[in-house]
Order: sequence, then C-alpha cells, then structure tokens
Amino acid sequence: MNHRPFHDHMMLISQLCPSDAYTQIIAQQGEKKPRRRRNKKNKGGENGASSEANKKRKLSVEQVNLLEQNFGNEHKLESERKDRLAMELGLDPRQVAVWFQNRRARWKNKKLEEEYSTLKKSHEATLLEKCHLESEVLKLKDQLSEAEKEIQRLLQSGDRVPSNSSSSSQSQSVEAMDPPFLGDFGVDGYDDDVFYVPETHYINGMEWINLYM
Amino acid sequence: MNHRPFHDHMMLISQLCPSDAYTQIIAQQGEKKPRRRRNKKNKGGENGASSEANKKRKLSVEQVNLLEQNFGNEHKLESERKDRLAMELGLDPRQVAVWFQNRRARWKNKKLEEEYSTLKKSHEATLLEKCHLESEVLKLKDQLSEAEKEIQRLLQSGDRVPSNSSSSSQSQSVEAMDPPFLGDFGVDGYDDDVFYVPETHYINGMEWINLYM
DNA sequence: GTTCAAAACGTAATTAGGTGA
DNA sequence: ATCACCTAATTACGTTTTGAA
Repeated sequence: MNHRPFHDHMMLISQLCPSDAYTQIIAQQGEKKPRRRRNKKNKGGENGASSEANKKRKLSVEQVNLLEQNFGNEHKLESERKDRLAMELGLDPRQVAVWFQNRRARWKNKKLEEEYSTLKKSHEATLLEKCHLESEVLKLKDQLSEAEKEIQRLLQSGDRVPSNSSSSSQSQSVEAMDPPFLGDFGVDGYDDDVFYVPETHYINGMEWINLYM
Repeated sequence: MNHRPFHDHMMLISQLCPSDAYTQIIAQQGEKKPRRRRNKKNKGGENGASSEANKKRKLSVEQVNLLEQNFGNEHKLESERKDRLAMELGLDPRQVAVWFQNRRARWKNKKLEEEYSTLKKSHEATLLEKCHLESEVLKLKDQLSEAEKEIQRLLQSGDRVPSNSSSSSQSQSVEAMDPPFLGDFGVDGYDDDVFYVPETHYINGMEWINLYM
C-alpha cells in the first residue's frame, strides 16, 4: 500500500493551537444589515491558528454539518456569521469563507443539472403533445376533405340549391390567410398559413404555462 | 501583503531521482485499444524535473498550451503519453495526470452547459411548432364546423335528396374520433374533447412570446 | 475471487479579476 | 481609493470506484 508518489508525507498534523486568532473578531459592528462588505478592519495578524505544518484537508462531519445547516439558511455569508461560525468550528474565518465560496459553486452546478433534467422532461412532454397535435391535424384534414366531398356530392345531386351565401369559399382561403404575427422566424414550414385565427375563437391549451412555473 | 494563513510550506517536495522510471514503460502492450486503465506497471520513481524550492502554482502558458493541445487530441491519457508529456514539460507525471483529471471535469461541466442551451433552443422551437399546430387545429376545426353547417344546410334545403349513402354521420364523429395512436400516455388533458372547446372565445394576447425572445 | 493502479468524484485552497461601500 | 467580499478558474489532495491482470 501507500503508492502515492508525492505528498503522503506528514498529513494531518491537524490543528495545533486552536486558541488565539479569534480574539479581535467578534464585536464591533452593531448595524442591522450592513448587507455587505466593510465590516472588519482585521489587518495585521492574519491567520494564526495553525501555522507551520498544517496539512489537514477534510473538515470533520460536525463541522460540515454546521456549515451545511448555515448554508441552507442563507447562501451568503456576512462577516458576523462568518466569524461566529469560525469560532464555533475552531476554524480560520478564511476557511469558512472559502467553504462557502466553494459550496456556492457546487450548488450552482447542481442546480444546472437539475434544471437540465427538468427542461428535458418538459421538452419530451412537449414533443408528445406536438405528436398529438400532428395526428389531430391529420385527422381533421381527413375529416375536412370528407366533408368537402360530401358537400360536392350534395351540390351535384340537388344542384338547384342557390344558398351558397356565406362561407363556401373557404376551401380556397385555407392556404391564404394572413399571419397575425411572427412574420418570419427561423421555423420553417409555416411561412404562410400561419396561425389562422379568423372567425374562431378561444384558445386552448395553455398547458405550456406549466413549463415555466 | 501576504496574508495567507496557512499552507505555503513545502509543497512539492518534488521529484528527486528523475532517472529511471521511463525504462519499462513504452513497450509492452500491443493491443489497439486497451481502452481504459491498466497500462503500465510504472511503480517506483514518479517525478521528472523541477526540483527544490518549488512554489509554483500555476503552470506556464507553454505548459498549458501543450497540455491543452494534447487534451484536444484525446481526453484520455495513457501512461505513455503522460510520461512523455511530463518529461517534455518538466513536470511530475502525477501533475500531468491531475491536470488531465481536472480538465476532464471542467470539460464535463462545459459540455453540460452547452447541452443545456442546445436543449433549450430545441425546446423553444418545439413550443413554437406546437403553437402553430394548435392554431392549425383550431383553424381546421373551424373549417370543419363550417363545412358541417353547410352540409346541414344543404340537406335541409334540398331535403328530398336521398343520397346520404356513405359518410354523412360525420357531424357527430368530430368529437369521437379514435386517436390514431397514443392511446394513453402520461400526458393529461387530452382525454376527451381534445383541444376543441366549442364556441368559446379565445384570446391570447400572445405576450408569452416575449418570454422567448 | 483478489489485487491494485488509474479513473472518477468531492472538496480544500489559491489566484485573478471585478464590485461596492 | 483601499478593503472586504464575490465569482470563476485552477491546482492539488483524499476517497471511492472500477476494470484488467
């Protein structure tokens, strides 16, 4: 065992002297919401705890638990909270800050993944609906052509009926409706005959709204 | 300046004995695609160049360039290549390996983001198509109902025409057509009277389009 | 079935660049 | 106009998983 080329020397000497370095922190700003920045002076003695020979990667589970808990409450970390946490955990405030930074980065990635799979589901559902609609369109076109045939038949069989008053010219107007909007987009195959919306009304569906909520 | 609390102690004790270790590598597997893992024996002296007092985080641009170039060719890194690269770059083979690992991780994230935006575009396009289809359906239903009305009119005005032979029962079948496929899926809202919603009226300001542009 | 080096994963820490008070 | 903090990218370490011998 121990086939690690370099490093592997002196790990986890762990934190020596946890005292000190948390002395001048905690007090000194009484505002409600400094909201951000400019909280401490904190120059001079940076650091402290853990000077020479500090190799301890990996925080303990309790430390991580507390950090996670705090992260759950609020992803941002004000100085006050940072210093309090650092003290409670026996860590350098800088470490706490770093932990939060990294945690936010991780969270962002995870969120991206979640959004991806959500979007994917949504996309698949929409594709299905699109299929439904396509077959619906086919069905309706079929029915329509049947109806047109029927009309032709009726007109021929009893061809002294003069009552073609209003809407018999529709069979032609099907292809020549003005597009209400969306003059041209990248979407092909809809360049003319877009969206219709003549005398009919209503709207339907609205399921798409779910996609955004 | 220099307010870095910890670390900064002996990093990279680095590679001593640079000799050897490239002796038994190169040869010895004649397969085309070992595909993964298990390439070399390569125990013992890792390392390469760059020795004492090595503070250098951050690889030089040339180093990164060469690494990137190699990564572009192939994301996987066989021991042979690793050792060759390490030698050329004056790095520890382990550093090269780590660099590749991290690079792969980065690449994965970037790919995710790309796929996300691709999927998103696709999704939006599909939504548009779906909208088109929905209006198409409305249009057809409108036309169909007009046609049905026309048929009724014709039947009534010339009501001694006995030629209702084949397809005159259609006026009812509008709502009761068997779905061509997709008997039932997880998609709700299509169970009955799909998309029709009789005389109601519409609206749709179409402001939703703003959500995508 | 066991072994074990490399891949994969998770995360700590550093650096650089940007921002606001 | 410095200072504290942020994001993003990097480097490296530690642990777990994996697959070929």
